[in-house]
Amino acid sequence: MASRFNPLRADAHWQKVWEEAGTFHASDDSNRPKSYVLEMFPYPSGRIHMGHVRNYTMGDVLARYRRMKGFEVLHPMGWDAFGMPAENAAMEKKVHPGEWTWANIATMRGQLKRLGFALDWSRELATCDPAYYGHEQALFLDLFAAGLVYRKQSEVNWDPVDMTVLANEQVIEGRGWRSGALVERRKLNQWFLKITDFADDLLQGLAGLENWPDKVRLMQENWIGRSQGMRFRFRIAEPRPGAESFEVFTTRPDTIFGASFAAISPDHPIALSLAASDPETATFIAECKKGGTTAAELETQEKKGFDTGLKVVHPLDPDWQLPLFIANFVLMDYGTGAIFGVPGHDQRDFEFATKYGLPVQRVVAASAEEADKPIEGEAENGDGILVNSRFLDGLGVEEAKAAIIGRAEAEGWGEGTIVWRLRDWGVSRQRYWGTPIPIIHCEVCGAVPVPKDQLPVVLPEDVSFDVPGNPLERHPSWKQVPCPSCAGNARRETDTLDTFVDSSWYFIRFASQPKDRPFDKATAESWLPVDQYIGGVEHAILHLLYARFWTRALQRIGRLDVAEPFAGLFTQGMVTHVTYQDSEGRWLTPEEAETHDGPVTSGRVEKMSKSKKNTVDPEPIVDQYGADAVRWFMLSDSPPERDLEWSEEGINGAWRFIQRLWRIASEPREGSGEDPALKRKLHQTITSIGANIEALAFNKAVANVYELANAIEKAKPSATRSEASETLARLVAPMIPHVAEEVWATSGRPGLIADAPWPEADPALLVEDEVTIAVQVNGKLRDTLTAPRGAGRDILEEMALASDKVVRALEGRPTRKVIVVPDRLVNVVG
RNA sequence: GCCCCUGUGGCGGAAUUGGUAGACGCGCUCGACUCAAAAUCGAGUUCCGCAAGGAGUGCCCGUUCGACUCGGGCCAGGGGCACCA
Repeated sequence: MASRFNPLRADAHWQKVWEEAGTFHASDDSNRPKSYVLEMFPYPSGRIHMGHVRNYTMGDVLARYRRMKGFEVLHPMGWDAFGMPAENAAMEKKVHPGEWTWANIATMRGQLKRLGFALDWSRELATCDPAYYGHEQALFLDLFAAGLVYRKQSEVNWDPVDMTVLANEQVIEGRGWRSGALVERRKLNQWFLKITDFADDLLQGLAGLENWPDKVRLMQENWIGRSQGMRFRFRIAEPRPGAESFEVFTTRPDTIFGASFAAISPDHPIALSLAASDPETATFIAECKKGGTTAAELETQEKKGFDTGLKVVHPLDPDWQLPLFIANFVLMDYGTGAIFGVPGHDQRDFEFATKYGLPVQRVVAASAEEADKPIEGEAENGDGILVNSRFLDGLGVEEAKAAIIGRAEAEGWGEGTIVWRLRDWGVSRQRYWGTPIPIIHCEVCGAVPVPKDQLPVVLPEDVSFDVPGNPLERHPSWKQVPCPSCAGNARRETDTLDTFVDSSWYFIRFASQPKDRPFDKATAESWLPVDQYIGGVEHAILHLLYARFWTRALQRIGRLDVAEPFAGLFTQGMVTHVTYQDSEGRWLTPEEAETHDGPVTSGRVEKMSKSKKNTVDPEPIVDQYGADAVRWFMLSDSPPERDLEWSEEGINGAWRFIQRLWRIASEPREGSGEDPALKRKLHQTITSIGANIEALAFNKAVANVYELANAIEKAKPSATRSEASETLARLVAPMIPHVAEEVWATSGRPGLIADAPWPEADPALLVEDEVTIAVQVNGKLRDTLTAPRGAGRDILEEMALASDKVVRALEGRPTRKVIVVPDRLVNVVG
């Protein structure tokens, strides 16, 4: 028997054995209970990084554990393969995005396989494969037919040099991140998915997602942003064509008597109508358009208003008129694109009123006596009672809201309503490397869906990236097609779908992948929802919200009877590493830091990133230490939801443990007889490791393993000790499967440990028969004593009072009270 | 500005319902083995103190026989949202 575990040999050997035996193939028609474990699929950027390793190791432990517990486990892997980096590579390296992507997939697949993950590779998919995106096009058309897809003008960040739309994240200080050109706001025709139709469902559904982190549920709740309020109509005092009346939305209808102005968005139809005949108005609106749409820019932008000269009539007093402004801070796509301003009780309105000399009227006060107290410095948005508000005077804020809504509805000039922050999902991208939108624009028939029998609409291969802009747009022939409906002149849609569409249903395709349709309803439903989904918190809103929407949309059109795609969600922390900088602030790699002449400062521990030069490539680490050591390190110490700091000591420690485990588990089985203490420890550990894996508390499971290993090493040879060593191998098998298989095989056990059942714990052995009782005096620990489990209160009290240390601590005071918690402690109060 | 989370040794972190704070790992110290090193094994390691003992879970206050855990108020760090009417 080898004295050292050789991971290089063992890893390759067992990986081959699992693959040849099809150990991790998930069977659709198994009669075992099903469990679907999924980690967020990677973008094939080039190489696997430590974040992937941590993510996939966690999922793998759970998948292997569930198999051992008797589940039929679906644990698939694929590639989120469309996206911009491929196009950037095409421009920089003159390779086709497809070629670049498929090469990366091959590399990364090989790297993942070397880590020994229990994946069903027969279900592997890549979103850039027409065999995948063709089905996505079919689903898109189903949603289109159901009225859940539409096209409208929308404002975007436009890079005039690269001639493309930029995401907000790609606009840096008002300039395109690649071209450096000043970004313009431009209106383009874009395709949208009606996610807002599901706003209420998506919000309500969060309540049922008990196995999601509260944090993520809260983030989604805020993102969906439900606001309850009132909508009502303002009449313009001297109307003119195109400017007669408009609706406003407010969450504070109670403050309606504090209004001192009304304002509309520069994009509001009335603003546009006024601009058509008034150059000054037009100039103001044009000014508002300057600059990007990023959060940072909006923040620094000055609040500006333009007095239209028009007046609106207060709905509750025909003689009361308010000035109408066009204001740059009123958004067209929230609420109704128009507001009324209450400077006394809204900070932004307060600033606006101060700037333009508008009245500030108090309508809410702490008490009726404070009705005339001026509002100074800032708006008061707290609770109170209504003042200076005619028939609302004396009411509380909530009562007043109800009263005013009731009156508006009775009189027909307004109504209670709910407004959402969530906007429809714009999915058009002016890019090549994405799923073509399967629509044909006909001069006569308009937007016509590509007939299903003509799917997939495949990306042309012969494209060039020498010129900026969308290669599909300037391809000589690809877009020229006859209209499917009238056979007249038509052209293909040249926009492609947002890559988040690709990831909105891949988990369904994993569960069922027929050739002729996106998925089989019954088969997909037999696996879904995903029992445990694991990934980074950076997807807390976008991907997870889109996938929830897509699933509900499919449910609405009758394709899949699942409302929530992910029953359990876990968001894991990042892998971090120390950073190094030289005296001029340049980032250094750890190797450079060691050999650098001159001062080197060791910086903060940060997320591994190329720019900070603190990445650690997993592959050489696996070469040196083996897959199990890397996996063990990924699971040890840090709670999985927190960041894990990569360190040389850490991986060394993991390596040492793998070797130590090998020695313990593979040593000759000798000795006979029972070791009751060890037996009890073994059975307790079986339970706690199982519970901790189930709860994804891997760091605690690892600690349990160490405790048992320590106990085995300290124990004298016995039959129990031999049994414990053997069981230990099964307990670590989900975490470090290669060394576990090796132990299993060398100890002559038949079959694979991966197929072995999880050990059963004997409930009788889970409790101690002797317990240590803490003895306190006035809540301070003074002594401990050992008593049989279940000893009576009187006995424990008597034992405690007999303790020398207790007597001393009492210093002669009489005992006033004795609290006894059976099997736990005695507290003497004196 | 609004919302949320976190704060425990030199470090990562444990601690059912309030019931022996510091499990487990890393690091460090001493010792064994060795010509030596690595590896391995043994002992120790919250702080102050020779000890007896005392203090101690970011800070202050409270509830309780008893608080890392519950309540109130601060401080620090991190995250999300943000002209949202």
